Amino acid sequence: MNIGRAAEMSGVSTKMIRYYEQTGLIPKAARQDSGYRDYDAADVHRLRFIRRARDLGFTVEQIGELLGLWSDRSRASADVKAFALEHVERLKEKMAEIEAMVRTLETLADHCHGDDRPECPIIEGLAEGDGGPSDLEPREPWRFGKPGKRSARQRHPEVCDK
Amino acid sequence: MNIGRAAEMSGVSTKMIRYYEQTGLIPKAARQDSGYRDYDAADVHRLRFIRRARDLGFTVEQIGELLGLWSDRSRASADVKAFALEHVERLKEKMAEIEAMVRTLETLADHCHGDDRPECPIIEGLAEGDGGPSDLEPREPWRFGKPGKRSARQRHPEVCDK
DNA sequence: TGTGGGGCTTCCAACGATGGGAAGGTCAAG
DNA sequence: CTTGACCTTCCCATCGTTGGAAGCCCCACA
Repeated sequence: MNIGRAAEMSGVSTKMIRYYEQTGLIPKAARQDSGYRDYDAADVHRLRFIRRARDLGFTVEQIGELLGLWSDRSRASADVKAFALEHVERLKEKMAEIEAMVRTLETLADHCHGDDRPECPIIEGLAEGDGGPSDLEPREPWRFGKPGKRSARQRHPEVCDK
Repeated sequence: MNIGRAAEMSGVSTKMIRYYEQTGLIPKAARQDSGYRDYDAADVHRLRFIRRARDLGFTVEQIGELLGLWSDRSRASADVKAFALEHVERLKEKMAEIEAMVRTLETLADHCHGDDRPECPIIEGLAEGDGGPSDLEPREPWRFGKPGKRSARQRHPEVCDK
């Protein structure tokens, strides 16, 4: 089976299939005489696994671990469960961050008349903030999984000018 | 004021300040005789504005628009409000996507004994899916704003092997 | 048998926001 | 004058994904 067909059947683009192969997430595909990559049902099965894991927000690295868990017939289901629930925690943290943004924005928007006049508490909120130390919650650029690397955000020590 | 001080006072890293200048989000900073960038209180004010907007999940591009709205004294507060609420909608969409992931994962985890035995509904769920056409919701790689560009995800037409 | 078009190959670049680091200039305190 | 902290520019890496270019392969149709 050509890569295009495998892509069609797995829901993973040809680009990504080659990328996954290149990065070692999946083994190097067999080759036809033509040099074309050759896939069988098991390969497609694995690709579908990968796509579903991606759809659940796992990083490629995590998917590598999941594939390992998948093929390890002796591993305990507890290991998988722990892995999954750890990821759920990450997802919930992200949700909470976004929710905080939404809450702040909606609060600001509630105070905004939204008419023809120029004065706007939303812009003012951005311009003035509340001056507090944490101001608005620190925000990480949102990698899906990847918990570590909580970069020490530079904190403005106190509000002084000049 | 040197860039380091401006970074400290605004909560924006020196790296990002230079980046924002380079990409045109902020005007080119004045220079001291030494060639060092020179910032005043107004610059820091703008940087704090930017940081708060980032903290609320706006992309740099959107922040550019927000800066425009900020400095446009004739614009209606309704414009700002619409802009903000549009962003809130995007955020809520993202939240819903993540929530769907969480729900799926927790459902799978609920069915997993989590003991020493190897059989695990979580892995099986990834391996088999439900076979349905939408399977698990299509997932976009999560850019913060940037609504457009909903890439036509390749759909696996039906599940056939070989 | 020739040709066209589509699929395949590899390689390179871009996105967005951020951090890391090298190589070298500047400044202030000791 | 030296030292160390700061600044400058430049390039590279991240992560997942898409896009494109240049060139080969294969099949169908005339």
